[in-house]
Amino acid sequence: MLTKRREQLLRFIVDEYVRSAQPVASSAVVRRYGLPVSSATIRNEMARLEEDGYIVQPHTSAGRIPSDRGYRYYVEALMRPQEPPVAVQQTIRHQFHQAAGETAEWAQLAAAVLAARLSYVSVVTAPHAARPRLRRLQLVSVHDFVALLVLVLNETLVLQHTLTLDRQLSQDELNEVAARLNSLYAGRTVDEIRTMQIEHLSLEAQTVRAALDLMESEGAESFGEAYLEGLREMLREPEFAQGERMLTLMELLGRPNLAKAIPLARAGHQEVIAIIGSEHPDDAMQQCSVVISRYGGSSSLRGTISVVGPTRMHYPKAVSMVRYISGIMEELLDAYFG
Amino acid sequence: MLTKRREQLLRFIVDEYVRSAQPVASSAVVRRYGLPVSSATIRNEMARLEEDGYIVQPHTSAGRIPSDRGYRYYVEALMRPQEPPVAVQQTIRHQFHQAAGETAEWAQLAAAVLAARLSYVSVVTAPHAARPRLRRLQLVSVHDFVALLVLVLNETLVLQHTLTLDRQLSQDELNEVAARLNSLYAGRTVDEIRTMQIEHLSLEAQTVRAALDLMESEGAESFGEAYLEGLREMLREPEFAQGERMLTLMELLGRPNLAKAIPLARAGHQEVIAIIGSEHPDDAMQQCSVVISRYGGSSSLRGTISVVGPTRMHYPKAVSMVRYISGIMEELLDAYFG
DNA sequence: GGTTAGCACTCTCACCCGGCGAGTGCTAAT
DNA sequence: ATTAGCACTCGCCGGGTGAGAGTGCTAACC
Repeated sequence: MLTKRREQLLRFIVDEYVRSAQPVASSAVVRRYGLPVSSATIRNEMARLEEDGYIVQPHTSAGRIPSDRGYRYYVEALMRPQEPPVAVQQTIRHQFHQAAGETAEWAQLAAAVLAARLSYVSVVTAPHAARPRLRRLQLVSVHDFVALLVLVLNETLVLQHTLTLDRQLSQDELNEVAARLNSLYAGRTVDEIRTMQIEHLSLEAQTVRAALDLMESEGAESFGEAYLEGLREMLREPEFAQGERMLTLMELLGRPNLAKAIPLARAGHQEVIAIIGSEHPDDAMQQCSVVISRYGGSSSLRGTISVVGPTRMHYPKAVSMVRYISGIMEELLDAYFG
Repeated sequence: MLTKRREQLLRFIVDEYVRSAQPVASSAVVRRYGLPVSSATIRNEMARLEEDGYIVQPHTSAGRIPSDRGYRYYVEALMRPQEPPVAVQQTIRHQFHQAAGETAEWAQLAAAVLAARLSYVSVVTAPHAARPRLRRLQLVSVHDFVALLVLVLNETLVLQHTLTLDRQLSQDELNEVAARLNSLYAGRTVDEIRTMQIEHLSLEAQTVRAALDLMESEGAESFGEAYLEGLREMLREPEFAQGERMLTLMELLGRPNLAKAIPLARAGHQEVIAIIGSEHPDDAMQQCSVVISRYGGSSSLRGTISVVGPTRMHYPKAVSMVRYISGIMEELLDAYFG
């Protein structure tokens, strides 16, 4: 447990370092925050904080910077996540009001808003149903032996797949097939359809097989489409100025690695958590922090909202923005699918 | 017009510089290509090539590097675009064979293959119809007052939009509306639908309006979804090692700027063109070259295949790969929609 | 006239050096 | 417990230097 004064000092150091990206000197703290003590006293306190592992010196004769442990303490006990100002809230709500409709658009917008407000990378995964349910399917004739299968799943996820047919079929014939399959399967999940064991003609069988494959591969994904924004802004931060860091980061945020970089599973519902630097399992993320939250607990749709930045991140802003946007997504889901 | 020997020398310089990314010294040429002349002779020839603007010196006492004009001459007259080796062709065909079906998948695959074979950025725009035609529409009930409109256009483009309804409607009622609209409008273009002037009930009118908007905004796009691959690989090239260059490049390849960076319009059908460094209208692209081709002349679908790299690009490989992949896309389009 | 050996010249790069400034840790006095 | 004072450490910056690479030029040669 830290003394009151040491806590305050730690807060100053974090705030100051986040602001300036420079190691914080004892004298700077005194000057900037108008403390009624001398720099020597601060130095003593700093030495203690360093002993306990909350701050570190990049080298002798430099100021201090927070360690990951220091950030953790700050996030846990020191910072006060300020709600976004009312004006900002209004602007954001307005933006979301415009884009009524597509869940993908919501996610994209959320990512854009987040990236614009903080200048870190925002990653928003679109609402996604873990066990998708078939709403309706349709077959559309494309060409002699080619038809397009369109699947509408819960809630508004649309998938498509091209089928190569054995024989030529008119649109009317395709409609009949689709109608029959809809009457059988609409409203059901993969598992239900699979256990129904119905005899089908060749085209029907082919369609069902394709539909099941699509639904299955969709359900197997642990999250929906990820929208990523603000990479350019973040790469301007001094800690990423060297090309090498940029590359590893870009590597990491690509689709195949995304799940590793951002522990989506750890995101609690309506609760914002932070993973700081060395707390990441993945080595490449040691220099980064992630602030993440899940939205959509009530409906069957889930998604995540997260921000990836340097450990030297403005946690109060990040946490409060993620929380706020997460709340908006929640509301939208309720309004449309609740 | 260059003498035979000077042409050969220019070719050596380009080849060597592309390989090594280092200015090419007179002695290096002699050594590496076993010429029967001394380095002094080469120096004389180099001086002439420089006078004529085909090569430049980064500074006195460095070797020569090709100027944009030099590259242009090389591309036009010197290089021999080698077909990809048969083994590579087979591998690639095999990969495309797997992914039969979605045009978007083709494009994505094309981008991936291109990026893997060359290590530059590949940009492939998906097949896209300039004047889209409605194939079929569908209305799916989502929730009390929410329905999903799904549009299938030529050839397999699927669009969706969420409608907020005035009153609650069953799926059956929605089906009826969709059936009626399909019988009226299926197979027609935006313009045709617009001139038909049919009286509609409120839901029908709303649906038609939304459908027209969707089709229109799709047709207004000058190209389809762009798939981009290989940014990471390219950023390893020495010319992009500094963070600044990376950033401008990333900026440029983002969706809003893409059309500016890559002159899609200039791409000829079944013909591969290169735009080299200073030939770009946009300043930010002065350091880059683009190799580009259009595919899909015969069907109503069009798309482009391109590679963006440093001016120090391996043009023979780039041109031949772009040409080859472009041909494959052409074949696929013919096979499915011809 | 084209080619070549020889050589002086230029320019970059990597390295070292020393001074400066920032900031600390320690000590002794309060 | 606090603080003034001071010696010490370390990164950064500018200049200087030497090695190396490669050229352009000149004069000789075929």
